Amino acid sequence: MYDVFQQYLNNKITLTDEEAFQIRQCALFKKIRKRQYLLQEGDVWRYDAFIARGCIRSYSIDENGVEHVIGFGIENWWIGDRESLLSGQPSRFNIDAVEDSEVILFTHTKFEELCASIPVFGHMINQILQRSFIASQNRIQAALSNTAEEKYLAFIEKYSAFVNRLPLSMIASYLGITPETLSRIRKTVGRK
Amino acid sequence: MYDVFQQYLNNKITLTDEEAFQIRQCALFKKIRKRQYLLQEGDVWRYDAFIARGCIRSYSIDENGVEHVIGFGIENWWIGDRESLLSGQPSRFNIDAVEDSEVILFTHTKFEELCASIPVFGHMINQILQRSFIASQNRIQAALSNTAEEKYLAFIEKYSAFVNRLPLSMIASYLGITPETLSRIRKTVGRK
DNA sequence: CGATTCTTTGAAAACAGTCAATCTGTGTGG
DNA sequence: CCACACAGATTGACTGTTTTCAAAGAATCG
Repeated sequence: MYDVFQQYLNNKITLTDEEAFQIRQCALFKKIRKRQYLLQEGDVWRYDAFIARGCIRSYSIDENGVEHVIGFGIENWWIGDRESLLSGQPSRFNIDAVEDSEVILFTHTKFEELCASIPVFGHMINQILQRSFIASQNRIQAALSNTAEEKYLAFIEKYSAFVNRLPLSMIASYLGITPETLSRIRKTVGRK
Repeated sequence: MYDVFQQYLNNKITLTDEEAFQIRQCALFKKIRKRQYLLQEGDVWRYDAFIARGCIRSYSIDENGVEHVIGFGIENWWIGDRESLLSGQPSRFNIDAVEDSEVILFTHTKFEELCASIPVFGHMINQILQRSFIASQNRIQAALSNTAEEKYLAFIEKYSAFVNRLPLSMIASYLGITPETLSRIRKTVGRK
């Protein structure tokens, strides 16, 4: 399970054996089954988490009990709730497994030590954070500018790697539309 | 003009005189008049920018020529296009002044040198980035979960410091609704 | 004061949401 | 292995909201 992460690191940065070992020492391994929670609303999130296998989603639940998918992640993605992590406050989000998954957890304090003591690692993490920020800016921009159909097309384009691993209802939720509307969009798009 | 920024720094971190001087040496000053561009679509954004005075917005223009406001900033906020900054690609966004404004610019390469050579400064900037990310996640969440009226109420709550400095049409654009709809929402809200 | 921009209002059309029923595919237990 | 149950997806009819277009009414700036 760790080899996926090791491979990920190798592709991005160069570490001495000692550094690689240091990082590995901090890793915690967790397998979660489909529908199992990694984080439940009200709990505090204390980790930096890397997905080694599987597919995971984060979402909120509104006052009417409706789920709203904030994001998805698969192999080689990071996932978590930075707000809870930084503030120490209970999370407003849920994170659970779309399919059986394997996750590598780093407790945040240890993770920060790693970032500080291995600059190249810290720099990599910082890059990821910046890209996440850019991605969420772009999502806001797309949500404002595009019609439901355009958003759907952009979604299957961008997430082509794993659209077929997601139930349509979750995609609808991610796009901010109902499953019925998505179904109708797919019907008209299919005709083209 | 710089004193606003100096004050901002003093509130957040402690610097030696030498460090404060170093930072100041990198600052570029720019005054922009209402409606004047700080960044225009197609140009590359190369700065980290601090708003010393005024009110600024960033927005995109879709294929129908409709503007979509991505964000606002006032005194003591940072503004820019991180995507263009990091990728070196032409920006898809416009940034212009909602009212006459004063901006302090740091060319990004110099800014990174400052972050590296003055760790406490780099750390502060990193914190800001993290909070920006959290804020944009929350905006996505709000956009998915809330009705137009709820989003408007949340907006005037959150941006109470400067809602009255913004034309309603820009607020509507930020919320992803038409000015007409916002006008009607305000009418019903006003009755309560 | 006149011109421009912003905001409001009205009516009709387009769009997405709701509710309920049906269809499909998957997985479980007999 | 089959039958049944269940969750997910589709479809139809209806409702409600938002947009669009057009026009009139404020507000602001030179």
